[in-house]
Amino acid sequence: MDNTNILLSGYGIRPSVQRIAIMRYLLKNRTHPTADEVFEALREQIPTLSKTTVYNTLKLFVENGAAIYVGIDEKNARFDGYVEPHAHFRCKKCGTIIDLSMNGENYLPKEFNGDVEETFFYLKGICGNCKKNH
Amino acid sequence: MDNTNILLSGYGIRPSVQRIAIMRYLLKNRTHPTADEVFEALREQIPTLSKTTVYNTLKLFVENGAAIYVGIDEKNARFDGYVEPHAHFRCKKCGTIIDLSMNGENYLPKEFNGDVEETFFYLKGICGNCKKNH
DNA sequence: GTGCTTGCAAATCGTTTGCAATAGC
DNA sequence: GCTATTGCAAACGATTTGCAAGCAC
Repeated sequence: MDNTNILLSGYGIRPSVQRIAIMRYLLKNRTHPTADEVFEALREQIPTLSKTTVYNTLKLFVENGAAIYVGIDEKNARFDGYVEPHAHFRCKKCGTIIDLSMNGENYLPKEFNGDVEETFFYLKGICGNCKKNH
Repeated sequence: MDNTNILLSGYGIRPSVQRIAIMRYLLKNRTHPTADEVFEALREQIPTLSKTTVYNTLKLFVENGAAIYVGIDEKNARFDGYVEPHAHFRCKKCGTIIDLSMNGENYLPKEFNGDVEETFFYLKGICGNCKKNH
């Protein structure tokens, strides 16, 4: 009924109870959670879970391309299980982080002669919802 | 011979010995330094300078638009005295951060109905120099 | 002399590390 | 059994905060 273990294996990551639960959480909750948020959400379902494991696992996911590191929040690292290239918008009022289907790689200046391996596109402002309910 | 004090005043920042020295450093050294790097560079010229002042001042600059916060380095906050909209590329090999004349605001999807106030465009990879001397 | 600025020391807090206990083949 | 994984406690390190002393107009 759930193929998260297969997904992890596909990224070269050995599935474990903890790893599956964390990846499942990322995939079901597209809220770009912090490590702490993941930990708090899963500790009920896995009482022995430690924050260290959450940190290590999220790092492992990012290193293997199974998750994306979202550096839009200066205070905490955030994570995204949706790994297709896209941009992030963070509302300065409500803090919500929204995915934007946008990719900046195409807009590199011609004179740039390096190799781009990763692109991070962050935008900040006021989201449509906060504008409406201001 | 130097109008840094006028520049700061223009941003609504009262000039002081420390503030002028820090802004001058940012403008002369386009290396996107960390607060610590600024501190180390200036402590000789201002022996009483404290790291707290450097942190507070850089924060003040960013809040008033006199400098840009560069979040491309997950370990440290970096700062840029060049405030025109532009992107940053960080070489994974040598760590150098390069300015790129690029602005992502034009590439927003039409269905996005929020107000974008700030744009951060970060790229990582291998710079032309490291490619050449690999 | 009043208010802003500085700087020291201590606190904060997200994240990492060392290492022993545990689980999975 | 051997290796990888987990989790506790401690360490770490960048940044912030409290507050007293100093400076400027």
